[in-house]
Amino acid sequence: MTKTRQGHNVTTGIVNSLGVAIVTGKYSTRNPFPIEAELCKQFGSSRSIVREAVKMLTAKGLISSRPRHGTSILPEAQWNLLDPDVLRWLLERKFSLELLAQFSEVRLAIEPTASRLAAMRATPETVAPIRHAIERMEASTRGEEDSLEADIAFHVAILDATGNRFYRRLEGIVDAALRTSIQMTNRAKGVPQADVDAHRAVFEAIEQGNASLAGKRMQELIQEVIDLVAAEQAEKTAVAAKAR
Amino acid sequence: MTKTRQGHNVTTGIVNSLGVAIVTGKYSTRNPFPIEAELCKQFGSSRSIVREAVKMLTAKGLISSRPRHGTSILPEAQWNLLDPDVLRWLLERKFSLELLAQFSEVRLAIEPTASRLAAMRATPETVAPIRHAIERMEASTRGEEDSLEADIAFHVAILDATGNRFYRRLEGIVDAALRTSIQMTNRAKGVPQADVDAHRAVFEAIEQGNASLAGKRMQELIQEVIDLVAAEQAEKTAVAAKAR
DNA sequence: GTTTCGTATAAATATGATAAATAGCCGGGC
DNA sequence: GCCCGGCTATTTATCATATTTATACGAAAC
Repeated sequence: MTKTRQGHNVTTGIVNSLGVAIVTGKYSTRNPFPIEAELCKQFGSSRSIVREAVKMLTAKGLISSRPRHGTSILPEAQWNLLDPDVLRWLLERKFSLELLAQFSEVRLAIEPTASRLAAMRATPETVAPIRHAIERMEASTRGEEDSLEADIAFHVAILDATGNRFYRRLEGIVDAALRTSIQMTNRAKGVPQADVDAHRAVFEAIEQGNASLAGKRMQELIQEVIDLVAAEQAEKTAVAAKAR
Repeated sequence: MTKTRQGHNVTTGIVNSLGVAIVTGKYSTRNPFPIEAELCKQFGSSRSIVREAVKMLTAKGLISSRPRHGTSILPEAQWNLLDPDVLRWLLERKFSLELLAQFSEVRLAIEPTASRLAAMRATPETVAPIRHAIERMEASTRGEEDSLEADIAFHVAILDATGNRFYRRLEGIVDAALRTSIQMTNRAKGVPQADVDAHRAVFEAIEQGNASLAGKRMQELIQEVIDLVAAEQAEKTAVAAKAR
């Protein structure tokens, strides 16, 4: 389920294909972005379609085109990294511990503050989805639920509970971060009970309206992920050093 | 000056025009988004151009089009609020205290954590731009600099100093937030010395590598903005109540 | 050496057809 | 009366081609 990737049309296919190629660094000064006519041949599509695809990538800050000079890749600083598509392209095809670390640092900013805000504004309606997510996590320890989905639901519910549209907009980031981090933490078989307890502790602080406690507990939760990633990175460099 | 809006082509003009119309709520079920042919007439452009503009807005999550049903505005939850263009359209044309408050709450998450990270990783190279921004703020108290630009430079320099590309990507948000918040805080004539001191205190904590202090001081700085906005909102509702 | 200007190139725009998808109507069957 | 299946009109999606505009580069003029 959730295979709701909208738009099975040719244009989006080209956009995805080019988007992935760009974020994975396929193009450079040595291998510049093809001109319109070239792309038409490459994808077997008309110029209109190719142009529309190029415009969509332009809208996401990945490329820029001018007459006579062709289309060129913009410096990464200009990319809309928070665009769900761009994010997905990066993570699906260019996973790295460094990327995950940077991701987690964003979560370290967003989520504790979100928990504080959620606690300050807690109402039965905003708290209910969080409780439900906790229950799903409990169920996952008994193998009755998907642990990753339950975990995501928990973090998303908190962002929702802030009542702030910008926080809601960051749900995609958190979703992506959790989905990729599971590749490392080998807890596919289920969340450890200690982890569920830590999540429950955040929930309880929010429910009781204890903002600073909620923030602190969430921060600890995410710091743990960061430490885990850092440890993994250290191990990798150690292995690399030994290989020399 | 600052007429540096890149791209003087017809397409971007249409994108801007439609983008503003969408985020300001010009379209609804009563007044649906026009069909292709209608837009061509309206802008006096060819279908190619209109289609490309529509595709760019699609890429930003504002609209979606299907055959036979036309193009429709997506629910606000789908908008790429963190896209610089969308953000600009919102702020230029739909400013509200509520929007500014939500903005500032994002800053409350991002900037203190950014200050912590900046302190942890402080090097002469990353610290120098922050110091320079402080000096510009000092100069602005003597009327030798633009206070707003100096203020923005300070906050942007800290985001840069995190070394995290996602934080850098949020510079546009902070920039926009500061530019709009100046509409309220009537300090056009220059930053008060106390404000400069508060900023310098953040800088010093970063320079000394004192992460938690840097975070705490930045948080106070932003909380002040939030309180100011809240006070303004309260005053507005009070006036509205009195008018009844 | 510098400026001016022409030219070639690639995007930007225009036009007009055809294909595909689908919402809603319409008619037939029960 | 109501349900179902196909028909049709509408609108986007795609294609093909032509024309215009912007501009990098080099040649010619000074």
